[in-house]
Amino acid sequence: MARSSTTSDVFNALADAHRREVLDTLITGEKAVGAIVKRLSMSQPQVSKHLRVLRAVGLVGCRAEGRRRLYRLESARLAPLHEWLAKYEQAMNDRLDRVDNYLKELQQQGERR
Amino acid sequence: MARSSTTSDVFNALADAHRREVLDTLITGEKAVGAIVKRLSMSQPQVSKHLRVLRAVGLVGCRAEGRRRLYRLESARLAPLHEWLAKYEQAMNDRLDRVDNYLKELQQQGERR
DNA sequence: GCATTATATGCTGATATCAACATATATCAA
DNA sequence: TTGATATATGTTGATATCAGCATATAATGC
Repeated sequence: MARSSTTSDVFNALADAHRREVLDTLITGEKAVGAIVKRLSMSQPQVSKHLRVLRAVGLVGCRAEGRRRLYRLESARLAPLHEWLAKYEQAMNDRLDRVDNYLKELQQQGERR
Repeated sequence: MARSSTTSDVFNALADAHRREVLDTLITGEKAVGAIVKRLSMSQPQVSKHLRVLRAVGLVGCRAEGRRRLYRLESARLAPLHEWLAKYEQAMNDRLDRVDNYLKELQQQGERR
């Protein structure tokens, strides 16, 4: 096994900093490849390839308009990340709750004296 | 450039599914290497190495207890992920707000007729 | 000290990944 | 049609990454 291939796993696709930069440029809305290239200091083929990976995992969508291709963010595909993080938050909160209860118990014992 | 090295970047460290599994086992609390090995179907050296990577990026901490090493989750280091995601949520909400305003405008125009 | 248990590290070979460059495809305009 | 613009794809070489195995280190118990 290993890294489940950059093209099938959202986590993997996001592992590359350049790819995250590309994604960042799409936050403000749909953009053509050229616009992204201009904004970032990457070559056009480089951007195209990163977009390809992002599209393969569904993080971006694409529509053709004349000779340009407009890419857009598919934020729904960030759900796996969300869920994953939520799991950890949940665990953290549970842990904090337990600490909290423990502290309350200590306090009650103190009051009983 | 490229992947900023699995040992320096949280995103990169989380790119590996096995590493995420290891991390998952720590959600319920501190565990020794052997306990993790037992729970997952990985070799001991494999787990040790993944833990090393996780420790390098600060996602886990470690303390020695006799001949065992107890690893614990350092959930604070998930902040980069959080912040990154938050940025996208923010953007999505703003976008939705705009759609909302637009719809309201349309509605008002309709009422004015 | 010696054996045992728990964990870490070193090495190897297979595979993946990336940037860079060249080149192909497609659309538009004259 | 020809040329220009916009984007995608192919190839290469350097590097990273992983699993697997062997081995080293360290703590414990006899």
